[in-house]
Amino acid sequence: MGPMKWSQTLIPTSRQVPAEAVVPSHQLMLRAGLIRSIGAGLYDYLPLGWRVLQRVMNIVREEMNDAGASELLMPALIPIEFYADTRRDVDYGDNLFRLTDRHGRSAALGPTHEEVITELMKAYVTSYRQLPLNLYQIQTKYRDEFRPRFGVLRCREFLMKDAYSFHVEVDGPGGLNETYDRMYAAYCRIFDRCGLDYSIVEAESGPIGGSASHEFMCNSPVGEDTILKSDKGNYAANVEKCAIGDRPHDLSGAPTGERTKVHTPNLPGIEGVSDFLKVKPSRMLKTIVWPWRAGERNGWVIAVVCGHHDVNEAKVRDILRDQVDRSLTLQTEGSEGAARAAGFAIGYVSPSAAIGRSACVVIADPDAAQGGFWATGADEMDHHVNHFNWKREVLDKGVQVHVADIRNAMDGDPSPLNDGGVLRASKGIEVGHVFKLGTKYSDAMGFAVLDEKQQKRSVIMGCYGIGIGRIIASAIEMNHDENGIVWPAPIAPYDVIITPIKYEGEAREVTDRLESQISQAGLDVLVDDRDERPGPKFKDADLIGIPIRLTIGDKALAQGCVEVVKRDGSLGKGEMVRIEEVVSRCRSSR
RNA sequence: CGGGGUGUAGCUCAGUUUGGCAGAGCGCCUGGUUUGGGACCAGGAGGCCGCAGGUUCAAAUCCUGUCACCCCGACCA
Repeated sequence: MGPMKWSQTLIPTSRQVPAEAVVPSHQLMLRAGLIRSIGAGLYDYLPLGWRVLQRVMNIVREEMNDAGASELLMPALIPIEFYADTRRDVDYGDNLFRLTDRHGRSAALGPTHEEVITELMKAYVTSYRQLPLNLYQIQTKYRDEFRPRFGVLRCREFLMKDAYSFHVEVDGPGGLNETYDRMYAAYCRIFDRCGLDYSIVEAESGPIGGSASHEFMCNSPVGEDTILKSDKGNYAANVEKCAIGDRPHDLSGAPTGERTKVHTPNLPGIEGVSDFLKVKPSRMLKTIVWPWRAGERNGWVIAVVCGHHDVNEAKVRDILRDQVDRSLTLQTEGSEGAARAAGFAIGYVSPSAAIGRSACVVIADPDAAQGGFWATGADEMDHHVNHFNWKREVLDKGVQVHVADIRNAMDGDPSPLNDGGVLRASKGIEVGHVFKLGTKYSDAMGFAVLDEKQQKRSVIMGCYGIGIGRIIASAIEMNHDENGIVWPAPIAPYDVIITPIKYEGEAREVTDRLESQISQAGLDVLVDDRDERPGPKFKDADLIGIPIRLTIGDKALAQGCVEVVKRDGSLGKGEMVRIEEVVSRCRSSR
């Protein structure tokens, strides 16, 4: 991208940490003059920040193209009708940015482009001979986030690479799995090149739908996602998805005492009751109620976990479908109000609430399906009970209890591989996500092709996203020190910064000559030609994190040398290098 | 959307309790002295105190409304 003089561009560095920034990457991106906020979750990318973005995009393009994908560009502004068939205008909810034009037509600012690309494909692709195809774009995406935060990590407008692949088969040559694996490998190369330390975890596919997915999680304490990894190194998953290994359960244990009711006014939450009853949350049962539906039939699901655990809705949904009755679907919208209206004492529900109700499915997590002492709700407002006992209170009253893994995994839980591994929890920034979408979109939108037997076949899809801005923030999160950013070389805004102590005389001549030579060698070089004292120049060079700094001062020049300093500290305080060797040194240490 | 907080100079913030000349540091401009890790001296520019009403002789300060931003939670490909 050529050489540049500091005085001829805009790099507004700052000593002070802006008040609104709470995480290191956000603070440093502001201080180094990479970005500027113009509103909640909206950022200018200034010249330095834009250069980093372009470098990341180039890496993404190279790897995507190498993996056989073709770039295109779709609009960010999408007529709302595109979402009608897939119902995503509803399913995506308030996060979908909506607007109305002067004619009163509704549109959305695209959060992703499944519908748009499927429409495109439907228009031109009619034969299996045209498949497989893998198309991608790098485009601004929009989400009406309730709460943008952490700088570019969660904003309302952001750059994303999104790719979509189309297949007739799942397996075999040209099948979905082949492209999925290829994307998976390309993602590894992309994140490796960007200098990220990341974990690949199994993930829920979420509102986008689909059958299998992996997330690429940058390992960082500022991440908003919780991931669990087996200490055997053979399993990793997002907490939304993470299964838990086998745990013994026993519903037949003898009561520990008389079931005694206690008045617990205005204490619907576990913590309040725990304090009040002097019972640890781990000895309390938490009971959540949802309606289920199956055509015209409906009923209730009562999910029970220990007080210190969280119910995982997706797991309950899967258990209901796979182990109870395939036709049942969980209703989560407005479930609390519905349950209240049906007479459940929300906040004070116990497993006994199933007694006397038909079509009521009780599912207990193994850790909750135990004998011993339990405190739980009394199924009436403002009351709990001590000495709840599964056999006496539930089984003997004729209620069947399913025992299954229905809670979120926690640090210390057994690995689902049941190989003695223990799950360890950590935080991650989601920088990439690959999905097997299946035929969700193609079926909804009527996209099918004829196969060689003249049979109509639903097109099988995959989709693959990468957050460009998040890569940058993540790279900074894991590559900075007290002086500023330490860019991984491939995504640094410049490869070399030349810092003349004083930009005049011989120093100026040498600076200009090196600038030109280094540039011709294919490296991007920034010359700090400002009329500043050396201190601020050094501080700024450290802050913006250029990998190689050439300091040009009288001491070194007297020996025909300049000083080479590497931002990562690998050359210590610097090394004298003869002027004629500087270019090759820069090139080799890139 | 619930709870909490903040809006005053380009940036970070005092001043608001108890109404009475619009402040500091950093940055910026001019001149001078400096010049290898955020210099010093002197001078200077810069504000509709978020916005709109109200109370008052007088409002950054009190009252009402409103907008924006930040934090915690909820939410989230």
